[in-house]
Amino acid sequence: MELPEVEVMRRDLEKEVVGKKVRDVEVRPHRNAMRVIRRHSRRKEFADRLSGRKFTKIDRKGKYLLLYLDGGDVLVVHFGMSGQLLRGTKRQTLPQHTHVVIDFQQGGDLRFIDPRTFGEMFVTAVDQLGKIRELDHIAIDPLEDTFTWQEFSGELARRATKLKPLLMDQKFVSGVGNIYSDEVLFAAGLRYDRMSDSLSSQEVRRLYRAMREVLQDAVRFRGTTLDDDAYVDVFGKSGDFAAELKVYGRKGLACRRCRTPIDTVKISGRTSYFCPQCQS
DNA sequence: GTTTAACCCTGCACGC
DNA sequence: TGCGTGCAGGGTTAAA
Repeated sequence: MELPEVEVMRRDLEKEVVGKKVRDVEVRPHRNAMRVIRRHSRRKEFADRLSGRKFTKIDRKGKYLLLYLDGGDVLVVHFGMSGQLLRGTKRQTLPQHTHVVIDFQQGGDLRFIDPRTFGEMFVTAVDQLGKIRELDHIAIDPLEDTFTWQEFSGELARRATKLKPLLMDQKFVSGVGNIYSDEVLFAAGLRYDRMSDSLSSQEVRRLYRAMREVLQDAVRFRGTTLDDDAYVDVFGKSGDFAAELKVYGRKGLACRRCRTPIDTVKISGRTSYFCPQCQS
């Protein structure tokens, strides 16, 4: 799950849980539930910090969700690759790999489901957030107004590294992962292995514009739901951006712009999809 | 400073 | 049918 999916989740939760009070919290008994709340040593400690609290605000920092509570704590959620937050009711049986259930006083609950347990949840005091290294080093959000192309240009030139891994580096820009980095590079007409300090100012502008447009469009389409890993929103609904993807997952298929077959390459441990004709 | 690989985990596709 | 193998992915970390 990358920026657009987390942002859709944030907007949904803003409507769905802000103002609601937590009645109680269940951390499920299996071992992987403890993996999900790995920063806490016991289930009860995690549950007690949420119980009786009311959600006041939902923020996003890169791919992290921050659910603020009255009383000065914040629930931090990271989805890894297979994490989900789903609204439910007592009557609905818990899906497999449900690790945490947050029950609301007003009725209904919120479940955290994560088969691969790369995701996590933890509660911390708001004034301790700065001490969480993973959060602290997160770079500027490409959808923020403060993300200007001039600044972006300077950052690109300061590094000397291949574009694909750089776009996915959360210390460079936040929220971009494997899917959207490929889509952004295609939209910008740039190859995955172009060096960041080799771009002309026209290319920098193309990359900047592509980043914003692709991410904004993906939010508008409510995220990417692929066949194999099924991202769904808080209500269990799929996103529609998969049909809009230009290169990701389209190996061997004709490029939508020039009909050349889409190719893949392994770079920094990730599969990258690209059009050999349109990107240079 | 950059780059690579390993690690965590489960589900799924594949070949035999 | 059933097993083993390899791959997928986000992010950190250690090593090259």
